[in-house]
Amino acid sequence: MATIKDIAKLAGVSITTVSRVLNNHPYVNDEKRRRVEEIVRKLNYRQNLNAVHLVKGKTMTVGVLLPNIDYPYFQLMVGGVMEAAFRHQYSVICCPTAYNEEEELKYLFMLQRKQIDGLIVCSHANSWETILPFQEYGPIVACEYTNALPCVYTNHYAAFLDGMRYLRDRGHQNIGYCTARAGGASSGMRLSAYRRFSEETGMSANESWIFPECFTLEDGKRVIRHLMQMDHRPSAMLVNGDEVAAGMLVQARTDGLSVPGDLSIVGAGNQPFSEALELTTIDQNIKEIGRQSFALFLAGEPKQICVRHEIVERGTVRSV
Amino acid sequence: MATIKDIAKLAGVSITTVSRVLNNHPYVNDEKRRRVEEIVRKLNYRQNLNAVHLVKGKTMTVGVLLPNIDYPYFQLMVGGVMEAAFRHQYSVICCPTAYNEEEELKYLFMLQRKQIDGLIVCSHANSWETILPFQEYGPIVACEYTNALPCVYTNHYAAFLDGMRYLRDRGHQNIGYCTARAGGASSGMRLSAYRRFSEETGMSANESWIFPECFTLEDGKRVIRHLMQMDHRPSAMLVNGDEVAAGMLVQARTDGLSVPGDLSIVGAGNQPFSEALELTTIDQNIKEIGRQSFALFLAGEPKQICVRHEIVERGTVRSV
DNA sequence: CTGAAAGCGCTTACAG
DNA sequence: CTGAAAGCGCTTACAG
Repeated sequence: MATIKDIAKLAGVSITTVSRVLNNHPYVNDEKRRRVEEIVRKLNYRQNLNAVHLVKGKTMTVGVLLPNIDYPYFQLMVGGVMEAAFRHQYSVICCPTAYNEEEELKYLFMLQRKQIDGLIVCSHANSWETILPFQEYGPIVACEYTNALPCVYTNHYAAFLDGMRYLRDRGHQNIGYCTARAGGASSGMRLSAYRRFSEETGMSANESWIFPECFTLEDGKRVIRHLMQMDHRPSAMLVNGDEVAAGMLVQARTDGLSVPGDLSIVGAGNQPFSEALELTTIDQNIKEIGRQSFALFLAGEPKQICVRHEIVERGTVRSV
Repeated sequence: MATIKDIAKLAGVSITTVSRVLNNHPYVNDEKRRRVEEIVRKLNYRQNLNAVHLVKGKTMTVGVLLPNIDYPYFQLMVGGVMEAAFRHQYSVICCPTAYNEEEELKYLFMLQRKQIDGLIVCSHANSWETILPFQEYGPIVACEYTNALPCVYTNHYAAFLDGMRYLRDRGHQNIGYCTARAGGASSGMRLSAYRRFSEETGMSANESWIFPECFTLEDGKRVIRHLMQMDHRPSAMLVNGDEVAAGMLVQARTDGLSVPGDLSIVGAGNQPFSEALELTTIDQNIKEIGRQSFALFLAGEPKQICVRHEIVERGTVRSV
């Protein structure tokens, strides 16, 4: 493959001059510029980006750290990052970890090793403590709340409380919920919101109505199956993701449990398909979180941005 | 940041030796190896990948060319590519084109410029003619049928015919269909399959029942609205994507059109949410296409692999 | 087992 | 406006 040297030789100029015309620098004699451009075209020459990256010390690439691209939550988020990155001529490299700490570390090393200029953390397996030091090598922005890092987040606590209030305003006194990783940040917030709300309103909190480890449609089915075996069931569930809620809908149909007749459901995420399911859900503007987190990476500002949420009313909640 | 030189100096060896221990090459004196390893640890040193990539001429990264990550079809496909790439220590970089030819060319240039080792083409805006020459710079594999390139594909023609047969076996004589880009490869196949099937079976083909440019939920709604205004409607529709079918379901509900009572619908893609929708659909194993296309990239073999499809029966088709 | 040296393909002060 | 030269940080024959 042709290199800058070949071009220089053929055009009868120095490689410096070739580099100048390649990078649209000023101070190049028109005649020489034309000659270089012609050779470049004729040889169909293009710079080796690895050389450019090496000498410039950056790659115009960001990594997006996530457990898995199969979850709709992360699909929306990555979509937002990609949209924003694209607008700014950045490439995005997906970094699936399966929540494996070692795999995740490899991606942090990619930052240190200058394969990526920065990292957008949609979700993480390692503690912030082990992640933070890598900021030395490039901006890291989180897509969940933390005061240690620039972040764009949805307020899980407030959203959960809003959901509880929404259900209670419609007469529900027995409310359960689903959540994702038992140890995750959002699960903790949901639990404290749940307790606080119960205390304040005198609503009966029942921690056997809490279902952790909910990620997929299958998990939603499991929740319903479990619910069916209970003597005392909640009349409404706050669900951490629309895909989980979708699974609940499926199994409820199978088991003859009417939604919202016997059970009201509020999902989260407002996925595109949720409209078709007539699912009432809390829209957290996930894609916007992705967009703004890229903007934060680009700006390099140490901001914490809370993205608003809102309840989208459809057909899976009834007043009792 | 520490470089290999720093390590060499501190360890009192040559950079060659450092490189050897870094890359686990044999023939290094144990004592020196230990010394180097210790310095590396102490300085928290890690290689600059851009230098490694430059000298090795490869990056262990593949690009995935697609219009947009927001379409569930491509989400599944990318998920498959990522899963396979991950297993082989490859990174994947997403290349959204919005079907813009120039943007797409930029990604082809990325291959030429050695930022990626190969390219997996989920869908493309430029003609194969303009894409093919870039094979010179690295393997390109297509996720649709073409004899000019290694490819992993779903047989749209056969799948469409199967769908038609499925509907006809259930008594449908008036069948319409949705398709994506009017000029796209799959649209062409569907049209010829449609015509052939009509001829062979004597079924009344009606080309006003063909709806091109269907990509999203909204497009599905549009189709139903259009259908509602027709005097003579099809009794069944073959739809190119489950998200479009989902939109049809929504609008049908709004317009009081019963599915499958008044209209039978067969989707495509078997998206996770389709189960919740009770949508009958043609499962094309899209994720598997992604997986296998990465395998083909890796193997560098000029194969054409057809991935099988199957009809998943659920609740949106009735016999008439 | 080890190291000096060339080379990967660029960019960018610096001096003219 | 232009070019020789140093440098980015590695790997890898080659000679010992």
